[in-house]
Amino acid sequence: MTCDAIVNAAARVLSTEGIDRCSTNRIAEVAGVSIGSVYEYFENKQAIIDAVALRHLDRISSMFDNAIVVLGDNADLQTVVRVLVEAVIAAHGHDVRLHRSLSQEVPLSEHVLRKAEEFKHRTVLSIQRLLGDHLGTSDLSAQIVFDSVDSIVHRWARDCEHKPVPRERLSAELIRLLEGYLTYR
Amino acid sequence: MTCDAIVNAAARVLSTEGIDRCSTNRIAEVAGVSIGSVYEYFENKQAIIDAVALRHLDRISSMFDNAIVVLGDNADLQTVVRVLVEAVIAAHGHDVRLHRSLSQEVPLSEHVLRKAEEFKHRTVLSIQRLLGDHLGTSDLSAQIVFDSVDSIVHRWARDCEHKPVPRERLSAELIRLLEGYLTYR
Amino acid sequence: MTCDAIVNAAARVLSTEGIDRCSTNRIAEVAGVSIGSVYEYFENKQAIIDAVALRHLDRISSMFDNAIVVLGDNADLQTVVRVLVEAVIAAHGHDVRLHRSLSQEVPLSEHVLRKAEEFKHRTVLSIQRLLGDHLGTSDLSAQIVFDSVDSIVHRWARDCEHKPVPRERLSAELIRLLEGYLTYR
Amino acid sequence: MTCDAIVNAAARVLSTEGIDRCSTNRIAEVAGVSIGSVYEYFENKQAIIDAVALRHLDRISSMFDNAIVVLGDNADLQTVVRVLVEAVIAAHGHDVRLHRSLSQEVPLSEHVLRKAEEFKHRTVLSIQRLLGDHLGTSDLSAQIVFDSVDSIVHRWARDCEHKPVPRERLSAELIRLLEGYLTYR
DNA sequence: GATGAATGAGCTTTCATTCAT
DNA sequence: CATGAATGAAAGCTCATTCAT
Repeated sequence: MTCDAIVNAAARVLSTEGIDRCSTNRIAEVAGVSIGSVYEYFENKQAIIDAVALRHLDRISSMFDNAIVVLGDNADLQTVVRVLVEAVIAAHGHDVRLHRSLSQEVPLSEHVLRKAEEFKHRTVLSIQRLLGDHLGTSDLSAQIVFDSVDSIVHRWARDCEHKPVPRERLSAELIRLLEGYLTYR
Repeated sequence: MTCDAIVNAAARVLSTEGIDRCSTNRIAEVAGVSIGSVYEYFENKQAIIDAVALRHLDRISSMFDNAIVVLGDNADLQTVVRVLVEAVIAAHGHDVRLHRSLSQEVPLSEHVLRKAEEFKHRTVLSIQRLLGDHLGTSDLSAQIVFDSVDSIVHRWARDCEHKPVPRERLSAELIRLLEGYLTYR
Repeated sequence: MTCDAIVNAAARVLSTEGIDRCSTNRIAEVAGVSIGSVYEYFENKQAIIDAVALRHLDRISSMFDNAIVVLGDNADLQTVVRVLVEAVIAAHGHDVRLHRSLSQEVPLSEHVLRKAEEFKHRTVLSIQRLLGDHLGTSDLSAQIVFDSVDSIVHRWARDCEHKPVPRERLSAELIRLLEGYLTYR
Repeated sequence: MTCDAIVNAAARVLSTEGIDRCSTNRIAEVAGVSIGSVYEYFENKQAIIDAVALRHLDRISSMFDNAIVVLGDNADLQTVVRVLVEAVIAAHGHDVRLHRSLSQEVPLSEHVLRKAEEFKHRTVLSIQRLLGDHLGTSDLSAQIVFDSVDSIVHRWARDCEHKPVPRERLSAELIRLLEGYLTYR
């Protein structure tokens, strides 16, 4: 309860006020608990930030896992690409401001970065399995598939407030990008 | 002179010690001037960071402009794509650690972000001019061209210390990505 | 039972971890009771420390009393001096680390200091009775007898880890000191 | 100036309010400077305490050195003993409350303890030189001479507020103690 | 312009103590 | 009696900024 309130508060402060205003005292205040309680549940400030990041990563991770499970084993290229693009967009849409803060201004600890790396690795492996026939022999191709979509969506999410590009157009264009890449030559 | 020394020092500290150690006093120390002098030339710390970021952006910007000038008006798709990819890789290679610090840990002010936006807009316009025939009617395509390459190279530069992927393989794969995208359908 | 467990725990933490680590929560943890229980039995932290100190004083005190009882009324100077020196050394040897902590880093309350003063006063009176013939008229002599031995042994106990002087040599030298003092002129 | 003010303030707070109230903020307040200035001159709190202790040690040390220089090389036992006892009493009289605080409640760093050890060692060597003929072969004797006087005077200084023993009587008794020790057998 | 001693708001963290259960 | 989550005052310390020289 209290523990969740603290993580929620930290996520909220990070999203809405940025890391500079995200002091332990502010977190406690927003969580509606005393600063002492914060340190009952977390060893230090970094541990709070890590908890926020891990929870966010978990949510994104399970969105992906679901999408991939839904695809099953025999989906055709078009379907795979579409589902993949939609999953990435959905994942970024989940909590845009928090996502931005976590990926741009917050210093994450090794532990969290490793977890994120593991997530990406798992996802790249899934892509390899799903698109194996269409990829070159190199494992770089699957990475390019993941990174191109992920990073473009990331920028779209970052900028979508002052430069609103409709989600459907983005989706269509990314699908074209991947289909082109995967069928070229 | 003094002003340049300060910006140089800030860039160096940011690159080598990270934003956490980049205090105004440390900047002054590395620049070999007094903290008082720092405030003669810059209104506050943010102004120094902004100056570093703007200078970095200018350098990258002119690297691009040169590449585009070199291309001239009648280059074929293959050439445009290759030059573009190489230019992006070269730009990120210019000062990797500073680039990483500026794009990951440093909070940039609105003013700088707008300048970066302007640079991107100019570049997208150039891409539109160079690749007009191969793009759809929408300006989104040119953005995708730019963002896919830029953001993948960005990640490559970020991760290249512990996961070294040879520059040539990256380049080849990105060229395939763009050629596929631009020739699909 | 619980009360004893708390005092034991406090003594142990004080001896082995020092006053800096001797928080009430740590005491409760080592005692195997909740922090709430600690405050059922003791009004505040100082009261715990005082209990530890008083128990230690009691033990030392009874070691002395025993030694003096053993001496009886008709012991000669040599015997009295020898027994006294041995008693002081034994007392300091009882729980060296706790003794050191209590006498060097722990702030004791008035109440405990008064008790310690009373113990010293009783001991000085015993010395006066035992050595009456060899002392001047002043009670200062008995105090010098006590303090010289007690404080030198105290330093010996404090330093004996890095500068080990054999117990026998210390004892012999202190006996010489007292015999010289008591037979001079 | 500011640096001295800080050390003075720390010494005063330590003497009059004890280590528990001797926070860095209190030191700054008493010194009449801001907390920031304290950290301009001292790396951390321990460094301030150390500076206080070292200054105190220096003063005591030079009082001793003077006394020993005054004695010259050919002083007889009576003179040496008298001057020694007076020097110890004078040293402890210098700043009783600070002395008490430094020796009882303040945790001193290794560096300071080593300096204090060096001072004691130098003094014991001087005693050996001055009293060589009257001491046994062991170096323990010179230490006993020093420690007995030093520690008894230390207690006298500690207690002299509520149990005032005249300085002359203490001096006379200590002289008897040393003369007895040094002439016995 | 240049200096750098001085400032003080605000940070992270600890720990003696309380009180509803 | 026992519990332990919760408290919050206060600690040590940092650093962007100022201003008298």
